[in-house]
Amino acid sequence: MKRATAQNVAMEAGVSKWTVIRAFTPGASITEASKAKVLEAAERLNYRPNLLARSLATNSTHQVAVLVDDFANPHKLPFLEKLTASLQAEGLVTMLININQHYSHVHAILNADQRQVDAIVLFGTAFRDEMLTDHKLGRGGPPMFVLARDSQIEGVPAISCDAVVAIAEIGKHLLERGYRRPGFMAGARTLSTALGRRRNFKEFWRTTLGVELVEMSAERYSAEAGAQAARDYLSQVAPEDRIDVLMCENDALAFGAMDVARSEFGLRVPDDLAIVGFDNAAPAASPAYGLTTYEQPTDQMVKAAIDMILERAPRETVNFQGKLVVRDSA
Amino acid sequence: MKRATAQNVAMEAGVSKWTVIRAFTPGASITEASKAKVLEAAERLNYRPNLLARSLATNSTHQVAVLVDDFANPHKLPFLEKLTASLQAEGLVTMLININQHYSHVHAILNADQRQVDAIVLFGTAFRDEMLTDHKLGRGGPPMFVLARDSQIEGVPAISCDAVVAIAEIGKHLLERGYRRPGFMAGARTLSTALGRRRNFKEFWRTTLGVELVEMSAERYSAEAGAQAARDYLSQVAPEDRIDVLMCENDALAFGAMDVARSEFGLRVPDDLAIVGFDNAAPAASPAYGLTTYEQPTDQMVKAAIDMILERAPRETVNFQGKLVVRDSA
DNA sequence: TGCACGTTTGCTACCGGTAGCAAAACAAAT
DNA sequence: ATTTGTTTTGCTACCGGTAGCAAACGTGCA
Repeated sequence: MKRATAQNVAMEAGVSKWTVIRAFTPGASITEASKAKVLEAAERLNYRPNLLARSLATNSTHQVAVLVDDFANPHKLPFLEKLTASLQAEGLVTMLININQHYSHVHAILNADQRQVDAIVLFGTAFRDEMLTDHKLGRGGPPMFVLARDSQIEGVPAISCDAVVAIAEIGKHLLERGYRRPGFMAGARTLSTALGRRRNFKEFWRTTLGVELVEMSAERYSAEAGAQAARDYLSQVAPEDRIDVLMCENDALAFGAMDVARSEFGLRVPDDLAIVGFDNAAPAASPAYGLTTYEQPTDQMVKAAIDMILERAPRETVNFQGKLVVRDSA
Repeated sequence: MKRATAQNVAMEAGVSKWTVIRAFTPGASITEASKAKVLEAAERLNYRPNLLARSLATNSTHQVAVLVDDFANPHKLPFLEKLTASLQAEGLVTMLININQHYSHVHAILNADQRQVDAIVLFGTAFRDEMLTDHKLGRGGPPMFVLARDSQIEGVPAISCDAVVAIAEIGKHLLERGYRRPGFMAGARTLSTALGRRRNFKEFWRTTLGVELVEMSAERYSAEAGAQAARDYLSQVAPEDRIDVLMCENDALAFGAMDVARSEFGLRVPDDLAIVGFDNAAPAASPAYGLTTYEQPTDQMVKAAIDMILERAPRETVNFQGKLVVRDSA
């Protein structure tokens, strides 16, 4: 059975289809009598307006594409929850797009564009800047935003957590606690630079103590990759030459590193090796980890993103300040 | 600048708009010459076909709504990743809908329906069955499916992991390890019955040993709720009367319970209290937890769901068998 | 040269709404 | 009863495509 249209309801109620439409348009000019008549007929035929047709006519879909390529990060889930909830509160719907080897950014952006989304949010994804040249959506394309990392792309504002302030705060804390031989574990290279955490952390130690940062890299942003990177480092460096604190680019890496340090090398955290993460993902709070980490102001970031999407705020890069969460690991 | 339409390209190329459409329709009847001419003009005007208009005309959007209300479960993220990736591989796009206090199932289903989605997937959500009576989308509404829990709803098939087999396998393992005083921690009540884990676990102990299950309930499916429930139980029951193994309805609960048992009550896991989870979420594999748990066959489930959506498989409830993952906790 | 046939192109009608103008209906004022 | 003003209703045109028929075109063969 095909679904009923305004036209069907109109015949059933004995009015024109425009009167039917008006019955479903809040604030439209229609008498109570006709409205009741129409609504009753609509009820009988089980009519629901077709939003696709409306979108075509009004040139606005109330859909926002959210591109994610980083599902290994446990922090994504609560962030996504907030983002979708807030979008929905504004009457917007989320088109979740999974970026991976089989589905590139270019592909995703093109598809989202053709579906006429109102905006595209690049959510902490590892896209590279040449994408800009590829995505010549110039003419009438949807506005794009980068969430939770910075953006080098002209015309694509970023909504992120201020890395300079964050790293300064973390560094100050570590300095006070007496750590002197810092290490840094980065995740995937492309994203890494966009987060700016390593750069700032390196700079911090150089300017304060004149100390050179020990750097290591994980393959991806996952606990397994973090574990492997930590294993590589710890097995190659003599105990007396080891760093005394390891800052990980995000919590997922930190969990893996901590697991390896404790269970494979018998190190006590923080006494033998202190560890710091970033994101304050759920397990960080667990006594099993007690990870000292940095919490991004997700509420503010989500709100800012939505304000930009709805043009309630100027579409320009903004940075928010998060807060250090001190636990046992450092 | 408004975006170019087929009409614009037609004028630019000196043909009719239908020829333009044909140039963009694989396998359409068009000469190489016209096609080249059209594609060139399209390139110049930066034309991309409007999928909204196409969807309206063809009556199919290639969009699938996925309703999630359980963002606290870390297992959701990798599952969502697979689901979205597989949908995309079939040319389908995911509309992610967050069900919460401010956005009900009824609301979500109605909205998805009006957006003419091709299918609605209730993904492990805690909806109640009276929803059925509310959602009289009978006439032309999209097909609905329940993923990762069972369905009592007439006409809404479920794709899930066989709870009977799973619980039997877990029970057998626990029996062999010598546990005799079992406990079970359930999460939110509505969802709980739909998973069937508690019922089957209870039944298992009753029939094998004639033992009554000790039951406890968490408020939600989160580590915090699991921690609280465990705290309540452990502080109320004398050590000698305690259960010797706790099966938690999912891993999130198990993490919380394990944290509390170890850090607040000084219990050794599994010696003083064994713990079993369900889902094999990422942290379960970490040495920090080493949680014995049960892994759902997510690949098969996702594939089955998609086959049903695309009508490549009959739309009827199916159950798949998962596998027990034995680690240190039990 | 004429005819039949297959391919290419253009056309009308349609998908289910929205926008905004014009006609019709109603109410109040003279 | 007539005029004026306001509300309600119906209308045409349009959003940007698709479906499928009909005309135009080209080609092979008698």
